[in-house]
Amino acid sequence: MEYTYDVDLEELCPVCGDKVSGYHYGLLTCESCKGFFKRTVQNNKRYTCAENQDCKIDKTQRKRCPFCRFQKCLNVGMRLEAVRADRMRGGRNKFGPMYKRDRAMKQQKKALIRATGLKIETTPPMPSPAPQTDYTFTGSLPGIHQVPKDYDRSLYGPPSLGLPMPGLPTPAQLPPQYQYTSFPSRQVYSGLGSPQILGVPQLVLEFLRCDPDELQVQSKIAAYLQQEQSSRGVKGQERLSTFGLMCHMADQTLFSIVEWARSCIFFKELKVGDQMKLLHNCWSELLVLDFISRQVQQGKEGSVVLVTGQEIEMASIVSQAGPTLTSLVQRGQELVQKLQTLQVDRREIACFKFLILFNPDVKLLENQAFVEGVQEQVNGALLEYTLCAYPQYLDKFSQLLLRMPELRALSAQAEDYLCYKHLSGEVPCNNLLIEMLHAKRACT
DNA sequence: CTAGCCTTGATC
DNA sequence: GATCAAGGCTAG
Repeated sequence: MEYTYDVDLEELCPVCGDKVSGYHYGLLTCESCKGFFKRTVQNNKRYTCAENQDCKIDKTQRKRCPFCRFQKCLNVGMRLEAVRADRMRGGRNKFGPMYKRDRAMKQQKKALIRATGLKIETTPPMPSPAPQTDYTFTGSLPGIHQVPKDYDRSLYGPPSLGLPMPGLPTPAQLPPQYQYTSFPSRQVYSGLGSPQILGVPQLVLEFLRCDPDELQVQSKIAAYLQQEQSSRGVKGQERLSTFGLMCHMADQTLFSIVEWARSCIFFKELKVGDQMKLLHNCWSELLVLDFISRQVQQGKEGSVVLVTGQEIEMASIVSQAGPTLTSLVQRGQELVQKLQTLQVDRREIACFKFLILFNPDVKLLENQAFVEGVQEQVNGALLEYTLCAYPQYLDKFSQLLLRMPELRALSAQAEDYLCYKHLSGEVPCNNLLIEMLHAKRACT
């Protein structure tokens, strides 16, 4: 299982698998895909696919279908905005710090491999959750305007929040997460006259703003685990087992979830007592959703991605974990599949978190009405968003809501598993997970 | 049109 | 002055 060659794997272009030549338009790609992306965007090229828009793109076949190649460029996270509208040469753009951060993350992951002995994810950190938040959404929220010198035209359209956009077409070639970028010569894609944020309700934008930076959480937890392992070495304690590591990982994730809740809109208005009750009720659901959404957004076939960015092969889970855990993970993967089929996006997941947190069924709340009100508002915002963003897909909202009970059942099963593991003494102590488990069992 | 190599220039 | 991601050039 010891992979010493994953350094090589990291040097592969996420679009075609060719050798990476550096950071280009947001991520590490090969020279040819860099050139292809540039030509396509600069010349505003439109391609069509002769097949079913799902052509395999690899080094030998990449020339075959430019449509699917460009689609893949966007899917892996190449940035339209990084192609300069003015064609200015040289210099640096605003992605510089992001590249630097990405390099640092990669270093840290390598260190983490050494510390924990787990293989590490080879894909770049997602069609970047952080930069999207940084440059696209908060950048257009009123009052938060930091306009970079050479991108003032192309990046920031006039804010048009709260305006319902009638019947927006979903551009065939542009996945939803890219509808919000506004490269001037790409407007053909959205068919709109001016760059703007399309039909995303204010509330949904606010939820996204509350979302923690995935990379920050990732590096924080990775650093914690690394430290935990190395300090055990010093103290002469036994190093953590894989299960022990997972407990610590889940525990730290839970900390970040609590931190998220405490700082986010609506929740911070509540009294501490109500906050506790809500969290005690839904911590496991939020934890499971966190895991599930990571798989939906960056998971690969046949493996799961952890909060640290590490990757575990399904095969090794099946062979090493017990039957209960295996079936739990498999059920999780089924839900992931359903959500992927539904094309659930970040904004919808952000809403989901609020729907879970503000559960009106929680008893003995001081401010029951407030919680009910929030639940209702979030429902409304999610409905509005799905209708606007996916007009071709009218029952997306109800399809999404149907996944909620499945998530609940899954988290209940996970709690039972944890409880069982705890009773057999396998869960490390001083664990927030266990504390939550007790709190919940005590009140039900 | 492709893709390898070249030039440029802001940032460190 | 070194770096390195932008854009440019041009054989194939």
